[in-house]
Amino acid sequence: MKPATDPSEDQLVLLPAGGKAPVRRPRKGPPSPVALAPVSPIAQVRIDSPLPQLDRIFDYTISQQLDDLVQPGVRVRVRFAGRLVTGFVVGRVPTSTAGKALRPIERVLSGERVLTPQLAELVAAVAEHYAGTFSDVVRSAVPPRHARAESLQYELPELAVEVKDQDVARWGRYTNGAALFRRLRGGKSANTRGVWSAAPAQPWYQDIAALVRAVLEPSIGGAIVVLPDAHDVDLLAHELSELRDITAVLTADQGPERRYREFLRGLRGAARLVIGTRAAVFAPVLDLRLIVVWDDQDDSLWEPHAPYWNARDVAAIRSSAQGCALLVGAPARSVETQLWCEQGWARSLAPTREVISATAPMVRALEQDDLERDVAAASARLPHMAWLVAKAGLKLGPVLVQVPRRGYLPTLSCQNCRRPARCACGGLLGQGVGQSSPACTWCGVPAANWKCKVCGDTNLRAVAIGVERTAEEFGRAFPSTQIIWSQSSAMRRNVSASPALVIATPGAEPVADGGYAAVIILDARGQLQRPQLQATVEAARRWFGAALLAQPRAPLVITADNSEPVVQALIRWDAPGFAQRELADRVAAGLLPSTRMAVLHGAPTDISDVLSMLTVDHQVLGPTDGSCIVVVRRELGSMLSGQLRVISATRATKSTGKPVNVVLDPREPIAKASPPMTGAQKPGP
DNA sequence: AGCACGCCGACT
DNA sequence: GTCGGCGTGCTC
Repeated sequence: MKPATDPSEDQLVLLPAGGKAPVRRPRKGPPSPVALAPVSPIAQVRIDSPLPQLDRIFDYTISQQLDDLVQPGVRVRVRFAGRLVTGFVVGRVPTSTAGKALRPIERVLSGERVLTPQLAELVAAVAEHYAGTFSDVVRSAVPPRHARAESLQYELPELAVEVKDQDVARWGRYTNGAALFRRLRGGKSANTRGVWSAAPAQPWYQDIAALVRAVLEPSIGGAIVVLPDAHDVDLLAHELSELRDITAVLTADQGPERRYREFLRGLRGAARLVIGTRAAVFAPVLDLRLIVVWDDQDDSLWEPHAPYWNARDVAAIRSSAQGCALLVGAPARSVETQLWCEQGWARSLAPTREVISATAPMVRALEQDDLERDVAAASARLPHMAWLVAKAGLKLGPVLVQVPRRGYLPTLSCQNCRRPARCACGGLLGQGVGQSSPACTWCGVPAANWKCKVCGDTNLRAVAIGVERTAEEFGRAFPSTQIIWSQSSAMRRNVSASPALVIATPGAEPVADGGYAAVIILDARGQLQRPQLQATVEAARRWFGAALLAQPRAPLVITADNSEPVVQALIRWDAPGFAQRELADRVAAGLLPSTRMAVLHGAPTDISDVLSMLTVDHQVLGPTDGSCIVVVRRELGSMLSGQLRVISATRATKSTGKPVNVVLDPREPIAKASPPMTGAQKPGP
C-alpha cells in the first residue's frame, strides 16, 4: 500500500457538529485527516494484550506530527478493535502488507525508546521458547513508565575499574577458571560460557565480584548479575561498592520510580553493571559482555506468571542471541547446566583437587544402623556423634545445624496408623512454638479432641520436627550455650565468630564471620525420600549450600547413608559428578532436561482437541484428571512450543471448546495442590 | 476479550 | 415489513 495520499481513500468524513443521531465512529475507512510522515510512515506495533490470537504485529500510520517521536522502542496508544490500548513500536517500514486501511497512532506515551530492538528480539524469543505471548514477557522486561525519572540527567562517570591481585587467584582455584577469567578480561565474550560449582569457604559473591571487575576493566562493555533475592543483591552491591556510580540495582521490591530510574540508567548508558533479581536478566546494558546467574536452582529465578520463564534459561537465550558471555554458578550443580557442559555448550568450572583437599569439609555420614545402635543419643534426633562434633566445634566458634522444616512440630500423624492427622476442615495438624497443644495449620482450630478418622486412635505423633523445636532440644543438650535460630519467616543474616549453636532451615543459614567450626545436617534421610522429581538435586543444593559456610576442613555430620550418591558427592565435594549421574538417570527415563515437555491443563475434550492438532513427533503421558504431559526430544522443543502457540491462537478465536492452559518445561511437571493461604501458619512469637 | 456482522422468530 | 436473538470471526 502506498503512503495515503490518495484522497479517494483518505478523505476525512467530518461529522456535522450538532448533528443527527448516528454519530458512529468510522470503523472502516481511512480515519487519518492529516498528512503522514514522509519516510516510512508505517509503524509496526505490538499490542498490550495477553490473548494469543493478538500476539503479532499490527500496522499503524504515523502522522507527520508524530514523525520524530515514533521510533522503534517507544510506547504508544493506538485504537484497536475500537478501544484505545497501549503498545510498543517495534519497527518502521515504508509500506504495509495488511491489505486494508490503517488507523493512525493516536499518541506517543514517551519518546524514551525503552524496548530496544535487541530487547524486543529477546522478548519474542523468550515468548516463543515458552509458548507464551510477547506482551506477557515484555511486562517483566520493561518497567512501567515514570515521567519524573525520565526527566533526570543520566551520565556515565569516569571510573577506572581495576582487577585486584586476588581476583586472578580466586578463579585459578577452579578448573577452567583461569582461562575463563583471561578470556573475559581480554574482551572475548562470544561463546564464553561457564557452569560453576562453588568452592568451599570462599564467598561466592567475592568470586562474582572478581569476574565483574575483569569484564569491566577494559572500560568498554557491561555486565548483568542475576541473584535470587534482594539480600543477595545488597551483598554483591556492597562487595562492589567501588563501582557504585556505574551500577544499577534492579529488584522487584523497589518502587516504580526507582525501578524505572535504574532501568533508564542501563538504557542510557549511565550504568555499566546491573545487579538485580530475576527480571534484571532483561535489563538494557550497552555492549553487554557478561551475564552471571547465581544459584540457578533457586525457585525465585522462576517468574511466577505466565509463561513462567526462568532467569537462567532467559540468560542462555540472551547469551546466544547477543553473543555475550554467560556464567551460571551454584553451591552444587543443576542437571540443566550439567547438560550444557555435556553438550559442549558451556565449560565446567569446579574447585581443583588441591582446593578441595585443603578446604572441603570432612564429612561423616551417620548410617541408619549407627543411629539405631546409638544408646548415648541425647534424643532420637540428636545422635551422639552429632553431639560430640557440636561440642568440639563450640570450643572454636559457631556451629551450624541445618533442619529442613521451619516451625516447631510442623507435621503430625496418627500414633497408631501413621496417616497424616487432619482437622475437620481437611487441614493438616501441627504444633507451633509456644502452643501447648496441636492445632489445625489451616483454620487454627485446636485439636484437643482429635480422633483419627481411619482407625479411631486419639494419640498424635510428630512426623517432622522444626527449627524451633530443634533449638529447644539443643538448648537442653547444651545448657549455657547461645542458641540462635533462623528460618525463612524470621531470617538472621550474620553471626559472629564466637561460639553459638545456629539452627537454620536450608537457605536461611546466617553467614558466620570466619566460617562455621562445624556443620550438622539433621533429618537428611527424609529429604531423599520425598516424591518430587527434584528431591535429590534439591537435597544436594541444600547440603552443599550449608557446607559452603564451613571453615576449611571443618567437620560436617549428616544423618543420611554413606551409600547415597548425594552423600558421596558431598564427601568428595563433587557436585558436577552428582549432576552428571542424575542427568544420566533423567536421560534414561526420558525426563527433563534431556527432553522438553509441555503440561496441558483443561477439559479432557479440549486437551484431546489440542493433541489432535500436534504434528511434531511427540509422546503423551496421561491424560489424567484435567491435565496431560506432552514430551518431545529436546531438539524438537521449539517445534513443540511453536505448534502449541499456533494451536492456542487458532482455538481461541473459535467459540467451540474452552482454552487449554499450556506450560512449557515446568519446574515440577506434576502440579502439587497447595493449602489455602491463611494467617494461621505462623502462630506464637 | 470486546464488538462487530449475520441470518432466523415475535412485534408495531 | 422491522427489532433483535447471540453464533461466528476479526481486531492494523
